[in-house]
Amino acid sequence: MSKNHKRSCPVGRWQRRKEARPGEIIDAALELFCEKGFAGTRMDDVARHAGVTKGTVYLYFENKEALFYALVNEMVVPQVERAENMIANYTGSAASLIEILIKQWHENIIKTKLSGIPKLIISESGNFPELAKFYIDNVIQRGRRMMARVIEKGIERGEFIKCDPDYVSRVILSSMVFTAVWERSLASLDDETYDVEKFFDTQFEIMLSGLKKTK
Amino acid sequence: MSKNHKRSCPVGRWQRRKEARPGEIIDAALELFCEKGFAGTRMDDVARHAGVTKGTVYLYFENKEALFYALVNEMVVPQVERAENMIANYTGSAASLIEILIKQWHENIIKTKLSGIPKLIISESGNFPELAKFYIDNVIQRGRRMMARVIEKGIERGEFIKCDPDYVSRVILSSMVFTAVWERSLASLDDETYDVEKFFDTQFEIMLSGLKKTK
DNA sequence: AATAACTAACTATCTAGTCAGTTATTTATT
DNA sequence: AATAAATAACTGACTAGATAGTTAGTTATT
Repeated sequence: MSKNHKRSCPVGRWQRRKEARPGEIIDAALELFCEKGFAGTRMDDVARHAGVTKGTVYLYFENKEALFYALVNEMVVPQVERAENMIANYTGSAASLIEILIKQWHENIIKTKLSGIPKLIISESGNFPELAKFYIDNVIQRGRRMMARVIEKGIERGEFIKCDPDYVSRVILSSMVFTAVWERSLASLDDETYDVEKFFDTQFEIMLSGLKKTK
Repeated sequence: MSKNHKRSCPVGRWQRRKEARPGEIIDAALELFCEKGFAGTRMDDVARHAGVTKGTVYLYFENKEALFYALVNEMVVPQVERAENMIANYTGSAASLIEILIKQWHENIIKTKLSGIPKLIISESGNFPELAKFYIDNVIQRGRRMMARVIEKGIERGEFIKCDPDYVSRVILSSMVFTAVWERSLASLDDETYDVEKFFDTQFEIMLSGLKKTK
C-alpha cells in the first residue's frame, strides 16, 4: 500500500517522537529557567519551545519540579566524571594540569548552555534546598576536591610554595564559576565587553606566578 | 459595589508609623527576594514580614516592581560612593589599598544583608534587564574602574609588574562578588564550611605575590 | 483496527493589586 | 483638661488575571 497523495506539511501536523521529546523538553527548560528563573517560566512556554504542547510535557515529567531535577541530573553528572577521569590519567606538571582544567571549563561549560546551570541552582537554592544540596555534594565538592588534589600534588612535587590547597582551590574555582554565572546573566547587558579567554589567561598567569616557587 | 464588611478584629492594635514603614518593607523585601526570588515572593509575605498588611505595602510602593527598584537603589548607591571617596583620599601603597578594599567588602557587604543584592540582580537579570543594566552601569562598572585605577597606580609606581589593569581588576572582583553570591545562596547548605576571612587572605596573598615586582 | 503519542480545552488554585471601611493620631472646640 | 471632629495610616475582604496540572478526544503509526 503506497502513499501516492502528496503530504505537504501544514501547520498543526505533528510526529510521534517518543525518544527525542524528553531531551528537547529539557533543553527548552534549561534555556527558559536560566533566562526567567524557575517560578518565572511557564510550562506552556517550555512546551512551545520544545515544539509540543503542555500536555506532552506532563507525559514525560510528573510536574514542574521533576523537570527541574531531571535537567540538573542529566546535564551535570557526566561532566564531573569526565573531568575526574582526565585528572586521574594525567602525568604532567600541576601547573599545566590547572591550565588544562581551566581551558576545558572554558570549552565545555562556558561556551555551552551548561554554563546556565550554576546560575539556575544559585537562583533557586532558596526554593529547592534539597536540589542545591545535591548539586553541592555531587558537583561543587567534587570539583573542589579535584582542584585541591592538583594543588597538593604541586606542593608535594616542590613545584608550588606551601599553602592551604583547600583555600587556594576555592579561590581559583570561585572566579571560574563566577564567569559562568556572569556570562549567563549580566554579560550581555554590559557594554564594557571582555574576552573570556584573556580573563582566564590573566587569572592563570597571576595565580600561578604567585604559587610557583621560582618566578 | 461591595457587600457588607465583617467587623474587623477589635483587639488587633497597630500604630501609625509613616516614617519607618518604607524602610521596614524594603528590609523585608530584600530578605524574601533573596531567599525566594522575585516571582517566588508573595506581597502578602513581604507585608507580614514587615509587620503590616498588603494594603499598606501598596500605600508606599506603586507595585511589586517598584519595590524591587526601590530596594536596589536605596541599599546600593551609598556604598559605592563611600568606596570611591575612600580611594580618592588614600595615599599609601596600591597593595595596601587593595587589602583595605577587600577588608571593607568583607565588613560592609559580606557580613551584612547587602550581600544579598548581587545574587538578586543576577537571578532576576532575565526578567528585569533595565534594572540589571542600571546596576551594571552604576555599581559594577564603577567598582571595576575603581579597582583598575588602583592597579594602574601600582604599575605606575613601579610596585606591580606590567599587566592589563582592566583584566586583573576583573579577576580580583570576580571572586569578591562570587563570595557574596555564595554566602547568600549555597554556603549554608554546604557541610564543608570555610572561613571567609581566610579565603580573602589567601586570595590577597597569592594575587599580590603574583603582581608584585619583588617577591 | 489497535495502540499510544500528542493536543487542546478545561478547572482549580494562587496571587498581584484594589478599595470600602476601621482605627490611631492630630487638631479644634469647649 | 476633656471631648469632639477631622485626618490619614492602616486593614482585610474582594476581583481579575494568570498558570500548574488534568483529561477527553484527536491523529500518527504499527
